[in-house]
Amino acid sequence: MGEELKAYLDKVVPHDDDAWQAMQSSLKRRQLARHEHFLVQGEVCRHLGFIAEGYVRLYYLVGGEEITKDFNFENEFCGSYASFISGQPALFNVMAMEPVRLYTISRDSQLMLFENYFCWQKLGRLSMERMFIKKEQREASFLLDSPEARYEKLLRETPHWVQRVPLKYLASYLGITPETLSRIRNKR
Amino acid sequence: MGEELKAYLDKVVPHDDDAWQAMQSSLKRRQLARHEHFLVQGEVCRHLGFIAEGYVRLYYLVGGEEITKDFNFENEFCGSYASFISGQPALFNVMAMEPVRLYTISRDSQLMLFENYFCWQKLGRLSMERMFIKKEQREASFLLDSPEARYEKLLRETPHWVQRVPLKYLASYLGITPETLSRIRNKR
DNA sequence: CGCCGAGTTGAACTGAATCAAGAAACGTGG
DNA sequence: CCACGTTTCTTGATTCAGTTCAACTCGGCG
Repeated sequence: MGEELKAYLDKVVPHDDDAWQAMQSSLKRRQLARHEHFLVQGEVCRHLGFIAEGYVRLYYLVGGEEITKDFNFENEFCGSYASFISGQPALFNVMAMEPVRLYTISRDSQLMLFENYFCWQKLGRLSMERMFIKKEQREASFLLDSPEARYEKLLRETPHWVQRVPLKYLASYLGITPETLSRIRNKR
Repeated sequence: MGEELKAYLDKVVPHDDDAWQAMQSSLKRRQLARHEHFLVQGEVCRHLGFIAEGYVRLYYLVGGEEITKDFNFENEFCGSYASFISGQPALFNVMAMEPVRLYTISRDSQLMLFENYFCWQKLGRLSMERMFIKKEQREASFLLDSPEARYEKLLRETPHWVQRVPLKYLASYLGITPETLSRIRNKR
């Protein structure tokens, strides 16, 4: 079990069989139907998911309106780190956009792995470093780029998003309306 | 040496004398004059700074225009993590806004500490988790809040910024022009 | 004193939002 | 597997928040 995760971890940090055993035995399989929630805002995020198949959308629900914050695809983790780490209620929702197959791990298990296995502690740091850099790039995009430039970055850097995600969610992710994104696309 | 850093670290993660010794011996003192650069974009960020006194401004320089990305004050680290971690050139500048007194640590020293001291590896993870959450909040602010709401959050959450930072840099940080921020203020 | 950068204020402009209506795509049940 | 109804996407007209440009004030500092 957890073949996809193992393949991923092998690339990130060296670990021996013992460490992998411990990791593997804390994993649970889970399946989500299309449009099923992995996390609902207000809940505490007690499990992180590693996506083996399908993808999820992360969105804030504010005043009846959904504002898309992020997407997570195959070989990525999903959930609310802020909530997972702090134990505070999550501020956004995580919903399966397609049927999703994933592995989950609880915060308790994660902390146990961190405390007992140097390689997993290190993995925790490395993962956070990567995610931080991603968020920093997104910050830069909001500060420096026009909506049009942001869309073009999307085309260049994550073309699979543009293929698989309905336009209205991409628009929301870019911080613009579907109408504006539609017009940007038809200009090319 | 490094009293301020020690006081800070004591609150974040338990560590014994040996670990602290190793940390302390990798630190260098440094002083920056007002308006002196700690990091210039295009350079690789080879040292992280821990600010004991004063504050710095982080800004992108694009087409002759300065766009402020962040500020770091006393008891915070400064530099470009993305560059520090990856060894790639930094995409922004770090400039002292007041005379700054700080401690610096090299990437090599940091990696050595991470590999040899469990507590510092853990500190690395914990720091990154915090910084990630901060960036996530800033992302949320761009997605969900109007410029006016963003300014009010600033007033509430980091009032010392509003006190110490010239308005034009705050405006840039919020992603608006000084004129707009001036008008927002005069409405209250 | 007079200069200079920071902040303010006003007027015109503009890019994106909003509102509205029509076309296309999708998935659901018969 | 088709037909219908709902959602998604497009297109156009209007509105509006924030930018731009320009002029003026203020306070610090040579």
